[in-house]
Amino acid sequence: MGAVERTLGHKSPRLVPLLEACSGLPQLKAIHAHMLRTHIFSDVFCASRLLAFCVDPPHHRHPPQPHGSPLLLDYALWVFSLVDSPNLFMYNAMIRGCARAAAGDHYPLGSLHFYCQMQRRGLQPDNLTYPFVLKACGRLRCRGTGRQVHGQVVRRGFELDAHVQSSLLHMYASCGDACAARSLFDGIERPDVVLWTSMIKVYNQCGDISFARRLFDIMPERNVVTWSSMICAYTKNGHFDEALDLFRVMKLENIKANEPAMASVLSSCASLGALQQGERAHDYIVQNNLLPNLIVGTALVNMYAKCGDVGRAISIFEKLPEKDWLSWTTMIAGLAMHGYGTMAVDYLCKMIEEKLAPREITFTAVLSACSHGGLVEKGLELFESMKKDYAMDPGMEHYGCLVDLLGRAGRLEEAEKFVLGMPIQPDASVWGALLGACRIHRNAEMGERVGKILTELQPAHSGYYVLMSNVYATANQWEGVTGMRHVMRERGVNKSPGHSLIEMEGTVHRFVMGDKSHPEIGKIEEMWKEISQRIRSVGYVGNTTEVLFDIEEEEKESALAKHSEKLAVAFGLMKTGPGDTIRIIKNLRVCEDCHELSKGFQLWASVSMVSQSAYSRPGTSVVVILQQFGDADDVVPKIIEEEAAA
DNA sequence: GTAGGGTTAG
Repeated sequence: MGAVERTLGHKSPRLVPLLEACSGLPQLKAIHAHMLRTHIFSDVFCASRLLAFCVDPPHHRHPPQPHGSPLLLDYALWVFSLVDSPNLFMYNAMIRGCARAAAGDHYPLGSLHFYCQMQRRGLQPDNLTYPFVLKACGRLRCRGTGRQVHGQVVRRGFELDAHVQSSLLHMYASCGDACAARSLFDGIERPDVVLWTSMIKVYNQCGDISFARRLFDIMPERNVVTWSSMICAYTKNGHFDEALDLFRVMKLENIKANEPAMASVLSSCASLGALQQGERAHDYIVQNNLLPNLIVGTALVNMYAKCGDVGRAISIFEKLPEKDWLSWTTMIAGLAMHGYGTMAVDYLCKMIEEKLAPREITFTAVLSACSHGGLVEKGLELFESMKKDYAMDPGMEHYGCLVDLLGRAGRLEEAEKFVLGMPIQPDASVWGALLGACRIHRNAEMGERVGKILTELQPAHSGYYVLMSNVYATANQWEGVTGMRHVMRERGVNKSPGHSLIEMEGTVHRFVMGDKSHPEIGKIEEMWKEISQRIRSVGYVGNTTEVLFDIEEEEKESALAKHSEKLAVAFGLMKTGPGDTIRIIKNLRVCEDCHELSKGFQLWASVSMVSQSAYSRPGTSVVVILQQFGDADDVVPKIIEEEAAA
C-alpha cells in the first residue's frame, strides 16, 4: 500500500500532502472519488487544488516538462466541467494547461474559449491570465486575435508587466509581425534580458539573422538562454559554422551550455559532417552532466550517424534510458543512410513492440532503408502496411521512396506505371527519382521522356538538367548532352557547384571542382597525380560516362581529376597517417567515377558510402569514408601481390 | 486561506 492509499484510509486526510504524493492518473482518480464521496469537492478551494495538480503535476516538475501531461489535461477538462461556478484561479489553470499542451490546435483554441467564457461570466482576467492567452494566440498564429488581446492588456493596465510584455513579443514573433514586436520593444524603457532575448527570436523568425546577431552583440546582458537562442537560430537557418563559432566563444567566456544549446551544436556538426567537433561536443556533454536527456541523446545518435560512425550511433541509442518515436526514427534513418536495410526493418519491429506508433517520417526512413538495401518486396509490403494498418495517406516522400526502390532494382516500367497511377500529382522529386533510376540502368529512352517532364516542372533546377545529360552521356548520345547544355544556357540555368567538405584537426575545408583557392593546392595536385598513377598501375580506368562534355577521353579524365571529392581525398591522404579515417561530406551525390575510385581504394583502405538524405536524387548529400589501413607506399604493392597470388 | 507567469532543443 502506498502513501496515497494509506492516507486515504484516514478519517479526514489532508488534501495538499495527498496530492503532493500522488504519482499519476489512477491515484488521482482515487483521490477525486474520495473528494466526491466526502463532498469536499464542492469546496472551490479543494477543486482548485485538484485542477492545479492536473496542470502542474509535482512529478513533472523535475525535470520540467514544458508540455504537461495530455492524459491529466483531459482529466482536468472533465473535472472543470463538473464545477458549477469556477473562480479566476481555475480559469487561469485551464488556460495555462491548454496553451501548453503539446498536440493539436484544439487545446490552444481551448485557452481562448476559457478566456472568453470567464469574461462572459463576469470574471476579470489578471496579469497571470495573459501570458498563456498570448501563448495560445502565438501557437495558433492568430495575429488578429493577438492584437485584440493586446488591446485588452492595455485597457486593463498590464502593459508594464515584464512577463506580459515578453509574451506579447513572443506572440508577434510567432505571427511573423516583426514591426509590431519592434515598436512594442522600442516603447519599453528598460528591457530585461528575457525581453532582449525575445527580440532575437523575432528577427530569427523573419529570417534577418544578421540583425539578430547585432542585437545579441549590443545587448547589455546575456544569459544561457540568450546564448542558446542565438546558437539555435544559426542552426535552424543553416549557418552551421557560425553556430559552432558561437559555441566556441561561449566556452571561452566560461558560460555553461545547456541542453538546447548542445542539441543545436550537435545538429550543426551533423550537417557539416564535423565528427571531431561532434566528439568534442559529446565530451562536453558528459563532463557537464547533460545526459541523460532524450533530445540531446537523439541529437548524438543523429550526429554520429550523419558523420559516418553508425556503430557509435547504435551504441548510444541502445544506452538511452528513454526513447520516444523520434529517437527510434532517427536511429532507423541512420541505419538507412548506411545501407543497413534489414537492421532498419528490425528496429521498426522493435519500436512497434515497445508500443510506439511509427509516424510518417518513420516510414520514409524505413522505406529508404529498403531501397538502399535492395529489399524491394519488404519495402512494398511496408508501404501497404502503412496504408492499411496505420491508416496513413502516403505523402510525396513515400511515393518517391517507392519509385526509388523499384527503379534502383531495375524495375523501371513498374516504377513508371506506379508514378502514373499515383493518387496525388507527382512532383519533381518523384520524377527525379525515376530519372535517377534511368541513369543507373542506362535507359535513355525513358530518361528523355521523364527529363522533359522534369525540366518543365522545375525549369530553374540545375540538378535535373545535369542528371538528364548524364543519362545521354551514359548512352553515349553526345548530341543529347550538347542539346541539354544549350537549353540550360538558354534558360539561364547554371550547374550548382558540387563541393566536398573534409574536417582536419577541427577545421572544415571546402573544395569545389577545379578549385585553386586552397593554400596547399599545389601539394594537393601533386598528391593527386601520385595517387592516380598508382591506381592506374593497378588497373583503374577513369569512368568518364558522367562528364558533361563531348571531348576526347583523355581530356574527360582530366576533367574528372578536378572533381572536388578527389581533391578532398588527396588532401585527406596528405594529412593523415596509417590507421586514420578520412571522411568526406558531399552536398551533391558522388559521381560514378569518384564512387568507383573510392572502391578502388579498397585495395589499401576500407571505403563505405553514405547518403545523408532519405532517397537519392540530384542535390542530396553523400558521405565518403576512407579508412586508411597503412601507408600507401608500403602496403599497396604488397596487397596487390597477395591478390595476384590468390 | 489557496497558487499560478515570459525566452532556447532532437
